[in-house]
Amino acid sequence: MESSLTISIQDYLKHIYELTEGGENASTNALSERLNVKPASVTNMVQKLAAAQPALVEYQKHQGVTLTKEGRKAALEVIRHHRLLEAWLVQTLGYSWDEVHEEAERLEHVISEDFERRMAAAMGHPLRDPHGELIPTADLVMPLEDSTPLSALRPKQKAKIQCVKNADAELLRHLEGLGLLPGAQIVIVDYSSFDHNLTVKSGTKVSVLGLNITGKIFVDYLG
Amino acid sequence: MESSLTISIQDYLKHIYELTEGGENASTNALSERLNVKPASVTNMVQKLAAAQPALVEYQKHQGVTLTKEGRKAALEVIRHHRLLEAWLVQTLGYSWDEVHEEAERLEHVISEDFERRMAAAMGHPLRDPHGELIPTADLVMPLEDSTPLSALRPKQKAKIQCVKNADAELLRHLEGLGLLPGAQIVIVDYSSFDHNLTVKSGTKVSVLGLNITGKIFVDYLG
DNA sequence: AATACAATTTAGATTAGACTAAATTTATCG
DNA sequence: CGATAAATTTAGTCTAATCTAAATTGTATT
Repeated sequence: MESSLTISIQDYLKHIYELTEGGENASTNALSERLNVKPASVTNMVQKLAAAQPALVEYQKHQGVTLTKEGRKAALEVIRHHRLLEAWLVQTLGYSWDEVHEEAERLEHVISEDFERRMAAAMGHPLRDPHGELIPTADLVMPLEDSTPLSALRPKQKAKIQCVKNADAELLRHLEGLGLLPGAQIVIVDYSSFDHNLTVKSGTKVSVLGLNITGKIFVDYLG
Repeated sequence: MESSLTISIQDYLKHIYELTEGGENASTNALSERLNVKPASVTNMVQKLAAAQPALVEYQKHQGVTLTKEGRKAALEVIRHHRLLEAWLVQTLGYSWDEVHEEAERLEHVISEDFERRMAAAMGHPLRDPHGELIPTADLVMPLEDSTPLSALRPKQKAKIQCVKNADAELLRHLEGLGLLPGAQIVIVDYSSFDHNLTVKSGTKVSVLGLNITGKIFVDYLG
Protein backbone atom coordinates (compact mmCIF):
# COMPACT_ATOMS: atom_id res chain seq x y z
CA MET A 1 0.00 0.00 0.00
CA GLU A 2 3.02 2.26 -0.02
CA SER A 3 2.79 4.87 -2.69
CA SER A 4 5.59 7.44 -2.51
CA LEU A 5 7.48 7.21 -5.77
CA THR A 6 10.85 7.70 -4.25
CA ILE A 7 12.18 5.98 -1.17
CA SER A 8 13.99 7.97 1.49
CA ILE A 9 17.38 6.98 2.80
CA GLN A 10 15.70 6.69 6.18
CA ASP A 11 13.44 4.00 4.80
CA TYR A 12 16.39 2.09 3.44
CA LEU A 13 18.12 2.26 6.81
CA LYS A 14 15.01 1.26 8.72
CA HIS A 15 14.37 -1.77 6.57
CA ILE A 16 17.99 -2.81 6.50
CA TYR A 17 17.91 -2.62 10.29
CA GLU A 18 14.85 -4.81 10.55
CA LEU A 19 16.25 -7.38 8.16
CA THR A 20 19.58 -7.57 9.95
CA GLU A 21 18.32 -7.81 13.51
CA GLY A 22 19.16 -11.50 13.62
CA GLY A 23 22.73 -10.87 12.60
CA GLU A 24 22.29 -11.77 8.91
CA ASN A 25 22.82 -9.44 6.01
CA ALA A 26 19.90 -7.77 4.28
CA SER A 27 19.62 -9.17 0.77
CA THR A 28 18.80 -7.09 -2.27
CA ASN A 29 15.68 -9.12 -2.86
CA ALA A 30 14.37 -8.86 0.67
CA LEU A 31 14.84 -5.10 0.62
CA SER A 32 13.24 -4.92 -2.77
CA GLU A 33 10.07 -6.58 -1.48
CA ARG A 34 9.78 -4.40 1.58
CA LEU A 35 10.43 -1.18 -0.26
CA ASN A 36 8.26 -2.00 -3.25
CA VAL A 37 11.08 -1.32 -5.61
CA LYS A 38 12.66 -3.65 -8.15
CA PRO A 39 15.77 -5.56 -7.05
CA ALA A 40 17.92 -3.83 -9.64
CA SER A 41 16.93 -0.46 -8.20
CA VAL A 42 17.85 -1.60 -4.73
CA THR A 43 21.29 -2.72 -5.86
CA ASN A 44 21.77 0.63 -7.46
CA MET A 45 20.65 2.64 -4.46
CA VAL A 46 22.53 0.51 -1.99
CA GLN A 47 25.73 0.93 -3.96
CA LYS A 48 25.28 4.68 -4.04
CA LEU A 49 24.33 4.75 -0.38
CA ALA A 50 27.41 2.77 0.62
CA ALA A 51 29.61 5.01 -1.51
CA ALA A 52 28.09 8.21 -0.16
CA GLN A 53 27.70 7.13 3.48
CA PRO A 54 30.36 4.55 4.25
CA ALA A 55 29.97 5.46 7.92
CA LEU A 56 26.42 4.09 7.93
CA VAL A 57 26.24 1.18 5.54
CA GLU A 58 28.45 -1.70 4.46
CA TYR A 59 27.89 -3.41 1.16
CA GLN A 60 29.64 -6.21 -0.68
CA LYS A 61 28.58 -7.60 -3.99
CA HIS A 62 26.28 -10.59 -3.69
CA GLN A 63 26.53 -10.39 0.09
CA GLY A 64 23.81 -7.88 0.82
CA VAL A 65 24.01 -4.92 3.20
CA THR A 66 24.71 -4.39 6.89
CA LEU A 67 24.65 -1.34 9.06
CA THR A 68 27.57 0.02 11.00
CA LYS A 69 27.04 0.98 14.62
CA GLU A 70 26.32 4.49 13.46
CA GLY A 71 23.96 3.24 10.77
CA ARG A 72 22.07 1.29 13.37
CA LYS A 73 21.64 4.46 15.40
CA ALA A 74 20.31 6.28 12.38
CA ALA A 75 17.80 3.48 11.87
CA LEU A 76 16.81 3.46 15.54
CA GLU A 77 16.13 7.16 15.30
CA VAL A 78 13.48 6.47 12.66
CA ILE A 79 12.07 3.55 14.61
CA ARG A 80 11.94 5.69 17.75
CA HIS A 81 10.03 8.33 15.83
CA HIS A 82 7.63 5.73 14.52
CA ARG A 83 6.86 4.11 17.84
CA LEU A 84 6.58 7.33 19.79
CA LEU A 85 4.23 8.63 17.13
CA GLU A 86 2.07 5.52 17.33
CA ALA A 87 1.85 5.82 21.09
CA TRP A 88 1.11 9.48 20.93
CA LEU A 89 -1.52 9.32 18.21
CA VAL A 90 -3.33 6.63 20.17
CA GLN A 91 -3.15 8.63 23.37
CA THR A 92 -4.02 12.07 22.12
CA LEU A 93 -6.17 11.52 19.05
CA GLY A 94 -7.90 8.28 19.91
CA TYR A 95 -6.48 6.27 17.05
CA SER A 96 -6.92 2.54 17.46
CA TRP A 97 -3.86 0.33 17.27
CA ASP A 98 -4.69 -0.94 13.82
CA GLU A 99 -5.02 2.54 12.36
CA VAL A 100 -1.88 4.25 13.55
CA HIS A 101 0.74 2.45 11.56
CA GLU A 102 0.17 4.09 8.20
CA GLU A 103 -0.01 7.57 9.66
CA ALA A 104 3.17 7.09 11.68
CA GLU A 105 4.88 5.69 8.59
CA ARG A 106 4.53 9.04 6.86
CA LEU A 107 5.13 11.28 9.85
CA GLU A 108 8.25 9.52 11.10
CA HIS A 109 10.36 11.10 8.36
CA VAL A 110 9.39 14.70 8.86
CA ILE A 111 9.21 15.35 12.58
CA SER A 112 12.02 17.22 14.30
CA GLU A 113 14.11 16.01 17.22
CA ASP A 114 12.36 18.64 19.24
CA PHE A 115 9.03 17.08 18.36
CA GLU A 116 10.36 13.69 19.36
CA ARG A 117 11.51 15.00 22.74
CA ARG A 118 8.23 16.75 23.39
CA MET A 119 6.19 13.65 22.64
CA ALA A 120 8.39 11.46 24.80
CA ALA A 121 8.20 13.91 27.68
CA ALA A 122 4.44 14.39 27.32
CA MET A 123 3.92 10.65 27.67
CA GLY A 124 6.41 10.17 30.47
CA HIS A 125 9.02 8.44 28.31
CA PRO A 126 7.07 5.28 27.51
CA LEU A 127 8.95 2.01 27.07
CA ARG A 128 6.60 0.44 24.55
CA ASP A 129 4.31 1.52 21.75
CA PRO A 130 0.63 0.51 21.55
CA HIS A 131 1.53 -2.84 20.04
CA GLY A 132 3.91 -3.49 22.88
CA GLU A 133 7.01 -3.02 20.77
CA LEU A 134 10.00 -1.61 22.60
CA ILE A 135 10.81 2.02 21.89
CA PRO A 136 14.50 2.77 21.36
CA THR A 137 15.77 5.11 24.06
CA ALA A 138 16.64 8.76 23.56
CA ASP A 139 20.30 7.82 23.17
CA LEU A 140 19.30 5.33 20.49
CA VAL A 141 19.77 2.05 22.25
CA MET A 142 17.23 -0.69 21.65
CA PRO A 143 16.23 -2.19 25.01
CA LEU A 144 16.45 -5.97 25.30
CA GLU A 145 13.21 -7.84 24.82
CA ASP A 146 12.38 -9.89 27.91
CA SER A 147 9.19 -11.57 26.73
CA THR A 148 8.51 -15.08 25.47
CA PRO A 149 6.94 -16.10 22.19
CA LEU A 150 3.38 -17.27 22.72
CA SER A 151 4.29 -20.49 20.96
CA ALA A 152 6.58 -21.44 23.85
CA LEU A 153 3.66 -21.75 26.28
CA ARG A 154 1.88 -25.02 27.04
CA PRO A 155 -1.77 -25.65 28.02
CA LYS A 156 -2.84 -24.41 31.46
CA GLN A 157 -0.09 -21.80 31.62
CA LYS A 158 -0.94 -18.19 32.34
CA ALA A 159 0.64 -15.19 30.68
CA LYS A 160 0.20 -11.52 29.94
CA ILE A 161 0.34 -10.27 26.37
CA GLN A 162 3.19 -7.88 26.01
CA CYS A 163 3.71 -7.36 22.33
CA VAL A 164 2.09 -8.09 18.99
CA LYS A 165 4.67 -7.81 16.24
CA ASN A 166 4.38 -7.21 12.51
CA ALA A 167 0.68 -7.90 12.43
CA ASP A 168 -1.42 -6.52 9.62
CA ALA A 169 -4.46 -4.38 10.33
CA GLU A 170 -6.88 -7.26 9.80
CA LEU A 171 -5.27 -9.45 12.42
CA LEU A 172 -5.03 -6.50 14.79
CA ARG A 173 -8.76 -5.85 14.55
CA HIS A 174 -9.42 -9.54 15.05
CA LEU A 175 -7.25 -9.62 18.15
CA GLU A 176 -8.76 -6.44 19.49
CA GLY A 177 -12.23 -7.92 19.15
CA LEU A 178 -11.08 -10.73 21.40
CA GLY A 179 -9.58 -8.41 23.95
CA LEU A 180 -6.11 -9.63 23.09
CA LEU A 181 -4.37 -6.29 23.40
CA PRO A 182 -1.03 -5.83 25.10
CA GLY A 183 -1.66 -6.06 28.82
CA ALA A 184 -4.41 -8.69 28.56
CA GLN A 185 -4.07 -11.76 30.80
CA ILE A 186 -4.53 -15.05 29.05
CA VAL A 187 -4.64 -18.75 29.90
CA ILE A 188 -3.57 -21.31 27.37
CA VAL A 189 -6.45 -23.74 26.99
CA ASP A 190 -5.47 -25.86 24.08
CA TYR A 191 -2.52 -25.38 21.90
CA SER A 192 -1.76 -27.16 18.70
CA SER A 193 0.38 -24.92 16.53
CA PHE A 194 0.66 -21.19 16.70
CA ASP A 195 0.90 -20.97 12.97
CA HIS A 196 -2.59 -22.33 12.58
CA ASN A 197 -4.58 -22.28 15.77
CA LEU A 198 -4.33 -20.09 18.74
CA THR A 199 -6.31 -20.92 21.83
CA VAL A 200 -6.35 -18.49 24.67
CA LYS A 201 -8.50 -17.44 27.63
CA SER A 202 -10.50 -20.14 29.30
CA GLY A 203 -13.03 -21.33 26.82
CA THR A 204 -12.16 -18.97 23.98
CA LYS A 205 -10.83 -20.75 20.98
CA VAL A 206 -9.42 -18.35 18.46
CA SER A 207 -9.06 -19.68 15.00
CA VAL A 208 -6.42 -17.74 13.23
CA LEU A 209 -6.49 -20.07 10.27
CA GLY A 210 -7.71 -18.30 7.21
CA LEU A 211 -6.43 -14.93 8.21
CA ASN A 212 -3.36 -13.94 6.32
CA ILE A 213 -1.13 -14.07 9.35
CA THR A 214 2.01 -12.08 9.46
CA GLY A 215 2.15 -11.28 13.15
CA LYS A 216 3.81 -12.77 16.19
CA ILE A 217 2.63 -12.52 19.76
CA PHE A 218 4.95 -12.25 22.73
CA VAL A 219 3.95 -12.66 26.36
CA ASP A 220 5.10 -12.31 29.93
CA TYR A 221 5.00 -15.70 31.56
CA LEU A 222 2.97 -15.65 34.77
CA GLY A 223 2.93 -19.31 35.88
CA MET B 1 15.81 27.86 5.73
CA GLU B 2 13.83 25.57 3.47
CA SER B 3 15.78 22.55 2.48
CA SER B 4 13.70 20.01 0.59
CA LEU B 5 15.25 19.75 -2.83
CA THR B 6 12.02 19.33 -4.64
CA ILE B 7 8.89 21.36 -4.12
CA SER B 8 5.54 19.63 -3.81
CA ILE B 9 2.55 20.60 -5.90
CA GLN B 10 0.85 21.41 -2.62
CA ASP B 11 3.49 24.03 -1.93
CA TYR B 12 3.01 25.58 -5.32
CA LEU B 13 -0.74 25.74 -4.75
CA LYS B 14 -0.39 27.16 -1.26
CA HIS B 15 1.94 29.92 -2.34
CA ILE B 16 -0.06 30.73 -5.43
CA TYR B 17 -3.08 31.02 -3.15
CA GLU B 18 -1.35 33.40 -0.79
CA LEU B 19 -0.06 35.55 -3.62
CA THR B 20 -3.44 35.79 -5.29
CA GLU B 21 -5.57 36.56 -2.25
CA GLY B 22 -5.89 40.18 -3.29
CA GLY B 23 -7.18 39.22 -6.71
CA GLU B 24 -3.88 39.71 -8.56
CA ASN B 25 -2.02 37.00 -10.39
CA ALA B 26 0.98 35.28 -8.84
CA SER B 27 4.08 36.24 -10.81
CA THR B 28 6.85 33.85 -11.64
CA ASN B 29 9.31 35.93 -9.69
CA ALA B 30 7.21 36.18 -6.56
CA LEU B 31 6.70 32.44 -6.52
CA SER B 32 10.36 31.92 -7.17
CA GLU B 33 11.28 33.90 -4.05
CA ARG B 34 8.84 32.13 -1.80
CA LEU B 35 9.72 28.68 -2.99
CA ASN B 36 13.46 29.24 -3.07
CA VAL B 37 13.66 28.11 -6.63
CA LYS B 38 14.96 30.00 -9.66
CA PRO B 39 12.38 31.88 -11.75
CA ALA B 40 13.10 29.73 -14.78
CA SER B 41 12.25 26.62 -12.79
CA VAL B 42 8.99 28.15 -11.66
CA THR B 43 7.98 28.96 -15.22
CA ASN B 44 8.73 25.40 -16.13
CA MET B 45 6.83 23.84 -13.27
CA VAL B 46 3.88 26.16 -13.61
CA GLN B 47 3.57 25.35 -17.29
CA LYS B 48 3.61 21.64 -16.55
CA LEU B 49 1.20 22.07 -13.66
CA ALA B 50 -1.27 24.00 -15.77
CA ALA B 51 -1.01 21.41 -18.53
CA ALA B 52 -1.42 18.48 -16.16
CA GLN B 53 -4.03 20.01 -13.84
CA PRO B 54 -6.05 22.52 -15.84
CA ALA B 55 -8.82 22.09 -13.28
CA LEU B 56 -6.65 23.64 -10.58
CA VAL B 57 -4.41 26.22 -12.16
CA GLU B 58 -4.61 28.83 -14.90
CA TYR B 59 -1.49 30.14 -16.55
CA GLN B 60 -0.82 32.61 -19.33
CA LYS B 61 2.58 33.64 -20.55
CA HIS B 62 3.89 36.75 -18.88
CA GLN B 63 0.68 37.01 -16.87
CA GLY B 64 1.48 34.72 -13.98
CA VAL B 65 -0.77 32.10 -12.42
CA THR B 66 -4.20 32.00 -10.80
CA LEU B 67 -6.13 29.24 -9.14
CA THR B 68 -9.52 27.98 -10.23
CA LYS B 69 -12.19 27.52 -7.59
CA GLU B 70 -11.07 23.93 -7.25
CA GLY B 71 -7.43 24.95 -7.05
CA ARG B 72 -8.30 27.31 -4.25
CA LYS B 73 -9.91 24.45 -2.35
CA ALA B 74 -6.81 22.34 -2.80
CA ALA B 75 -4.73 25.20 -1.41
CA LEU B 76 -7.10 25.75 1.50
CA GLU B 77 -6.76 22.10 2.37
CA VAL B 78 -3.04 22.60 2.91
CA ILE B 79 -3.58 25.83 4.80
CA ARG B 80 -6.19 24.14 6.98
CA HIS B 81 -3.69 21.40 7.75
CA HIS B 82 -1.05 23.94 8.60
CA ARG B 83 -3.16 26.03 10.93
CA LEU B 84 -4.79 23.11 12.69
CA LEU B 85 -1.35 21.64 13.21
CA GLU B 86 -0.04 24.87 14.67
CA ALA B 87 -2.95 25.08 17.06
CA TRP B 88 -2.63 21.48 18.04
CA LEU B 89 1.13 21.48 18.56
CA VAL B 90 0.79 24.50 20.80
CA GLN B 91 -2.03 22.93 22.78
CA THR B 92 -0.74 19.43 23.19
CA LEU B 93 3.03 19.72 23.09
CA GLY B 94 3.58 23.15 24.55
CA TYR B 95 5.17 24.68 21.50
CA SER B 96 5.35 28.45 21.60
CA TRP B 97 3.87 30.41 18.76
CA ASP B 98 7.22 31.28 17.25
CA GLU B 99 8.35 27.66 17.12
CA VAL B 100 5.41 25.91 15.51
CA HIS B 101 5.60 27.26 12.01
CA GLU B 102 8.53 25.23 10.74
CA GLU B 103 7.23 22.01 12.17
CA ALA B 104 3.77 22.52 10.72
CA GLU B 105 5.35 23.39 7.40
CA ARG B 106 6.74 19.88 7.11
CA LEU B 107 3.80 18.01 8.64
CA GLU B 108 1.08 19.71 6.60
CA HIS B 109 1.95 17.65 3.53
CA VAL B 110 1.88 14.22 5.07
CA ILE B 111 -1.06 14.07 7.44
CA SER B 112 -4.24 12.27 6.41
CA GLU B 113 -7.73 13.71 6.24
CA ASP B 114 -8.50 11.48 9.17
CA PHE B 115 -5.72 13.12 11.14
CA GLU B 116 -7.09 16.52 10.20
CA ARG B 117 -10.58 15.60 11.40
CA ARG B 118 -9.29 14.15 14.65
CA MET B 119 -7.27 17.26 15.45
CA ALA B 120 -10.16 19.55 14.65
CA ALA B 121 -12.55 17.51 16.80
CA ALA B 122 -10.06 17.23 19.66
CA MET B 123 -9.77 21.01 19.81
CA GLY B 124 -13.48 21.67 19.35
CA HIS B 125 -13.15 22.94 15.77
CA PRO B 126 -11.16 26.09 16.49
CA LEU B 127 -11.69 29.17 14.32
CA ARG B 128 -8.18 30.55 14.54
CA ASP B 129 -4.63 29.27 14.90
CA PRO B 130 -2.23 30.48 17.63
CA HIS B 131 -1.31 33.56 15.59
CA GLY B 132 -4.96 34.41 15.25
CA GLU B 133 -5.12 33.46 11.59
CA LEU B 134 -8.45 32.10 10.42
CA ILE B 135 -8.61 28.37 9.82
CA PRO B 136 -10.40 27.33 6.63
CA THR B 137 -13.49 25.29 7.46
CA ALA B 138 -13.83 21.55 6.93
CA ASP B 139 -15.60 22.19 3.64
CA LEU B 140 -12.70 24.39 2.58
CA VAL B 141 -14.17 27.83 2.79
CA MET B 142 -12.00 30.61 4.16
CA PRO B 143 -14.03 32.60 6.73
CA LEU B 144 -14.15 36.36 6.24
CA GLU B 145 -11.74 38.36 8.34
CA ASP B 146 -13.59 40.83 10.54
CA SER B 147 -10.65 42.57 12.20
CA THR B 148 -9.02 45.93 11.60
CA PRO B 149 -5.39 46.64 10.82
CA LEU B 150 -3.63 48.08 13.85
CA SER B 151 -2.54 50.98 11.68
CA ALA B 152 -6.16 52.12 11.41
CA LEU B 153 -6.35 52.93 15.12
CA ARG B 154 -5.67 56.39 16.60
CA PRO B 155 -4.23 57.36 19.99
CA LYS B 156 -6.46 56.65 23.04
CA GLN B 157 -8.39 53.93 21.26
CA LYS B 158 -8.71 50.49 22.80
CA ALA B 159 -8.53 47.21 20.95
CA LYS B 160 -7.93 43.52 21.33
CA ILE B 161 -5.23 41.82 19.29
CA GLN B 162 -6.79 39.25 17.11
CA CYS B 163 -4.18 38.20 14.63
CA VAL B 164 -0.47 38.61 13.88
CA LYS B 165 0.20 37.79 10.26
CA ASN B 166 3.33 36.76 8.42
CA ALA B 167 5.63 37.67 11.25
CA ASP B 168 9.04 36.08 11.47
CA ALA B 169 10.13 34.27 14.60
CA GLU B 170 12.17 37.21 15.86
CA LEU B 171 9.24 39.59 15.80
CA LEU B 172 7.01 36.96 17.37
CA ARG B 173 9.36 36.56 20.31
CA HIS B 174 9.58 40.30 20.65
CA LEU B 175 5.81 40.64 20.70
CA GLU B 176 5.43 37.77 23.11
CA GLY B 177 7.88 39.42 25.50
CA LEU B 178 5.56 42.44 25.52
CA GLY B 179 2.46 40.37 26.08
CA LEU B 180 1.19 41.21 22.64
CA LEU B 181 -0.32 37.83 21.87
CA PRO B 182 -3.67 37.36 20.23
CA GLY B 183 -6.29 38.10 22.87
CA ALA B 184 -4.28 40.84 24.60
CA GLN B 185 -6.06 44.15 25.25
CA ILE B 186 -4.16 47.19 24.18
CA VAL B 187 -4.51 50.96 24.29
CA ILE B 188 -2.94 53.10 21.64
CA VAL B 189 -0.74 55.62 23.40
CA ASP B 190 1.19 57.26 20.67
CA TYR B 191 1.09 56.39 17.07
CA SER B 192 3.25 57.77 14.36
CA SER B 193 3.55 55.19 11.66
CA PHE B 194 2.94 51.52 12.00
CA ASP B 195 5.75 50.80 9.66
CA HIS B 196 8.23 52.26 12.07
CA ASN B 197 6.91 52.73 15.55
CA LEU B 198 4.27 50.94 17.41
CA THR B 199 3.13 52.23 20.74
CA VAL B 200 0.72 50.22 22.74
CA LYS B 201 -0.36 49.66 26.35
CA SER B 202 -0.23 52.67 28.62
CA GLY B 203 3.34 53.63 28.99
CA THR B 204 4.92 50.95 26.87
CA LYS B 205 6.56 52.29 23.80
CA VAL B 206 7.52 49.55 21.43
CA SER B 207 10.09 50.42 18.88
CA VAL B 208 9.73 48.10 16.01
CA LEU B 209 12.28 50.00 14.00
CA GLY B 210 15.36 47.91 13.46
CA LEU B 211 13.56 44.62 13.57
CA ASN B 212 13.25 43.13 10.17
CA ILE B 213 9.52 43.49 10.12
CA THR B 214 7.48 41.32 7.90
CA GLY B 215 4.38 40.99 10.03
CA LYS B 216 1.08 42.74 10.29
CA ILE B 217 -1.13 43.06 13.34
CA PHE B 218 -4.90 43.01 13.23
CA VAL B 219 -7.22 43.96 16.08
CA ASP B 220 -10.78 43.99 17.30
CA TYR B 221 -11.79 47.58 17.92
CA LEU B 222 -13.16 48.07 21.42
CA GLY B 223 -13.75 51.83 21.62
C1' DA C 1 8.23 56.50 -30.09
C1' DA C 2 12.73 54.88 -28.59
C1' DT C 3 15.44 53.13 -25.26
C1' DA C 4 16.70 50.82 -21.29
C1' DC C 5 15.74 47.88 -17.44
C1' DA C 6 13.28 44.25 -15.32
C1' DA C 7 10.64 40.16 -15.60
C1' DT C 8 9.84 36.13 -17.97
C1' DT C 9 10.61 32.43 -20.96
C1' DT C 10 13.34 29.20 -23.82
C1' DA C 11 16.85 25.93 -24.55
C1' DG C 12 19.85 22.79 -23.07
C1' DA C 13 22.45 20.42 -19.21
C1' DT C 14 22.47 17.96 -14.86
C1' DT C 15 21.04 14.91 -11.20
C1' DA C 16 18.52 11.43 -8.81
C1' DG C 17 15.87 7.49 -8.53
C1' DA C 18 13.29 4.54 -10.61
C1' DC C 19 12.62 0.88 -14.60
C1' DT C 20 13.61 -3.29 -18.09
C1' DA C 21 16.30 -6.65 -20.18
C1' DA C 22 20.32 -9.06 -20.37
C1' DA C 23 24.48 -10.82 -18.18
C1' DT C 24 26.63 -12.72 -14.37
C1' DT C 25 27.28 -14.94 -10.08
C1' DT C 26 25.96 -18.06 -6.39
C1' DA C 27 23.50 -22.00 -4.64
C1' DT C 28 21.32 -26.47 -5.03
C1' DC C 29 20.77 -30.97 -6.24
C1' DG C 30 20.93 -35.17 -8.78
C1' DC D 1 30.90 -32.38 -10.71
C1' DG D 2 28.02 -30.20 -13.71
C1' DA D 3 23.46 -28.41 -14.76
C1' DT D 4 19.84 -25.64 -13.68
C1' DA D 5 17.46 -22.30 -11.01
C1' DA D 6 17.51 -18.30 -8.25
C1' DA D 7 19.51 -14.10 -6.83
C1' DT D 8 22.11 -10.29 -8.02
C1' DT D 9 24.31 -7.04 -10.82
C1' DT D 10 25.23 -4.38 -15.09
C1' DA D 11 23.98 -1.50 -18.74
C1' DG D 12 21.17 1.51 -20.68
C1' DT D 13 16.59 4.19 -20.73
C1' DC D 14 13.12 7.29 -18.77
C1' DT D 15 11.09 10.98 -16.09
C1' DA D 16 10.87 14.77 -13.02
C1' DA D 17 12.61 18.78 -11.06
C1' DT D 18 16.01 21.54 -10.79
C1' DC D 19 19.91 24.71 -12.77
C1' DT D 20 22.48 28.35 -15.97
C1' DA D 21 22.86 31.22 -19.80
C1' DA D 22 20.82 33.37 -23.44
C1' DA D 23 16.79 35.20 -25.79
C1' DT D 24 12.55 37.44 -25.54
C1' DT D 25 8.81 40.22 -23.92
C1' DG D 26 6.75 43.87 -21.20
C1' DT D 27 7.03 48.34 -18.89
C1' DA D 28 8.44 52.76 -17.58
C1' DT D 29 10.68 57.02 -18.84
C1' DT D 30 11.85 60.48 -21.30
